[in-house]
Amino acid sequence: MAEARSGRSATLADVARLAGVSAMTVSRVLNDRGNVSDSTRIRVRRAMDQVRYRPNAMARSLVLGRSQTIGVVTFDTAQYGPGSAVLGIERAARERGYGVTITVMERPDHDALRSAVLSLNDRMVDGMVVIAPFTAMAGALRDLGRGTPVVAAEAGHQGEVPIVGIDQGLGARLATRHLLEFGHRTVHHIAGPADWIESRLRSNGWRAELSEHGVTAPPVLDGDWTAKSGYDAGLRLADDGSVTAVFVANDQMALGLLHALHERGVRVPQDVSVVGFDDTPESAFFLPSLTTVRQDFATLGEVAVELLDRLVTDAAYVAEDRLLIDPTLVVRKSAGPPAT
Amino acid sequence: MAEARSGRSATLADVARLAGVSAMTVSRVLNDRGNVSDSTRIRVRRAMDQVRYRPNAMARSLVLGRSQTIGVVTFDTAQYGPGSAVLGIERAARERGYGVTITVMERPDHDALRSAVLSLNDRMVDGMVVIAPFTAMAGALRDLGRGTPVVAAEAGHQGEVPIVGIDQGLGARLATRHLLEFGHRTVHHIAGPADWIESRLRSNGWRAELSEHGVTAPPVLDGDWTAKSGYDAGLRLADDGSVTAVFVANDQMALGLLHALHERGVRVPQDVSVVGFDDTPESAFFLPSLTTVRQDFATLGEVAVELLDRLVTDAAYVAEDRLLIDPTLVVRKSAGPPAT
DNA sequence: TGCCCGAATGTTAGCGCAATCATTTCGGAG
DNA sequence: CTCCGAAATGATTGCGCTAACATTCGGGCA
Repeated sequence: MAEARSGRSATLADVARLAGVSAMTVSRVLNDRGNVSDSTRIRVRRAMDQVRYRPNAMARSLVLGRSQTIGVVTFDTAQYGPGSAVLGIERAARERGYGVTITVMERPDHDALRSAVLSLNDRMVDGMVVIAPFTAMAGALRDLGRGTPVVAAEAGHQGEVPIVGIDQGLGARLATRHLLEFGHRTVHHIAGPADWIESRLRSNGWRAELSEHGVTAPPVLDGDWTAKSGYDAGLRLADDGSVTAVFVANDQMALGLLHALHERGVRVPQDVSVVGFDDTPESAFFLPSLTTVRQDFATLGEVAVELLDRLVTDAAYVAEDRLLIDPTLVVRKSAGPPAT
Repeated sequence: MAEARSGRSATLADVARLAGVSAMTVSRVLNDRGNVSDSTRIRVRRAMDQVRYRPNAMARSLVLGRSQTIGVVTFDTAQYGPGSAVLGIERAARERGYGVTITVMERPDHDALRSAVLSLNDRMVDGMVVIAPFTAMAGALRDLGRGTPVVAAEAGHQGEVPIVGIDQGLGARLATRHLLEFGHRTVHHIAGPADWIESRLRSNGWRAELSEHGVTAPPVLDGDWTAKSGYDAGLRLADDGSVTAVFVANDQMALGLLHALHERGVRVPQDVSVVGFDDTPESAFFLPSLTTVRQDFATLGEVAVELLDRLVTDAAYVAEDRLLIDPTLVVRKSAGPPAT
């Protein structure tokens, strides 16, 4: 009464034999296609249970030309942003019945992206979400899409593939405006690495907001997303008595900044106000708790997968160039009015 | 001169036709099997390039019964631990020529694990790494392996499947010992959620170390890994004047604790010493920078995949029950001698 | 010269499934 | 009853690839 063939798991043919029907009928039951009488449906279902039948996704993919799998290309899942995005994407994909195959790029360059995309293509993914926030990869996506729908998440370059992202520029303006509204004469800025698109967008937003308020931007301090680089920048900032407000391009660097200011005896927010970007789970517990810009990665993942699903399902569908999600300012205790 | 069939990408048969050989010969060239003359090999290679041939991994999987893909079941990639582990696993898998399909469990229970494992099995993964650090899932793995090799990462229950992990007990003892050696009379403990295996192991390690030093463990404070819960526990601890040293089960809770102590005017490490667990990238920049226990997730991923690969390749291989990686204590500034 | 053998290449079949078209069955209208 | 049409079911084929076996070919040796 066990499986027909020992060892390997039962196939559709085994079920058919056991139920006394053709393979085709079993297939119909499996896929809930109509035109199967209740009695046979029940008989087939019973046979399936009996041999613990589980359909072989690869065989199905081969015949359908669709794998019900999407590929995700990312860079570093240990980082909060990409990690959260992967989470959101996986969840949304699973809800839509897709599996998720992930590829992590070793280095952030054209070649790594290329080989990641090719390897996903070989696996016949139905579509891809690329989390590729590097300026260096401009153009890489255009060449590679070739048939398989691709959506860029978090960043990307205009016109290559549809982009789903969080409005970095808006977030930066929100942060800068918040500081300006407290009455700060100007806002300093610790930027992310220059080769990240998001860095650029945040810096640009900061600069634009300042300029709208008629103030020219002070020199930018360069960071690399790490707390260490925020700390280093903070040391320099602490020595500059004129600094009263800083917009930091992510929360980790903000943490480093906080650390440096504390060491130098600069009080936050009394002496210097700080606003970060990301709203990591820890940010509320920095000292002082950090005012920052929240990015909703879960929604990002959902939107990306929804769009991808549409592109996969409907070949004629033409996506918007760019779908932006609004970030929100989370006001906590690291920013306030200037001292005087 | 383009692909033989418009639209779909070239198949092995297309290449064969173009090169004027049989499909089998192309297959032999593809897989570097011997017995192909240099001249035909070159001709076939040229034909492949010409039509931009890429082998279809699914078709190959179907016939070979192997997908060169491993499945990863995890819980929350946005968390530092699981996220890093996934990273390490993916990297190690890629180096060994495996693709990685990931499934995130929505809830930490038996059913979620079950459906994750089944869905990966349907996709014909060659093996799985399960990051399933919950006590509630005891036994779940035993039933599910059924043919496909499974390795549990980070935690798991004895005797079900081979376990690869970081020695949580040792880490906890290292942390506790460090505090004891400063001369603290006892060490308090903020634990993780009770249904995480790692919580238990860390608590047990802490208790064991205390008992070896002849001190009975004070009551445990319960946390849930979040900074918030560390903060709440910290508030209670701050009111208890007798507390001089705290071992916190992860760095995020330690951050919350630091925050609470600071609010209450308790100085760290002068009044209270704190040691965490994880060594997240931010921990060095907490105020004060955090003494903590470092877990090497990259190595964890490598070891897990190496073991899995061996199990996949060699059906006769019998793995050790348990492979533990030693964590290390990272001494920074949050722990020191008691005030007297 | 003829035979044998190994290297090179080809043929057939089938992995597990579903699209397509063919066939059977059955209830009801005439 | 007969016949019709729709519903139910089945047979065939092929997705792209490789294992297993079959065949061809060329050269060395008696």
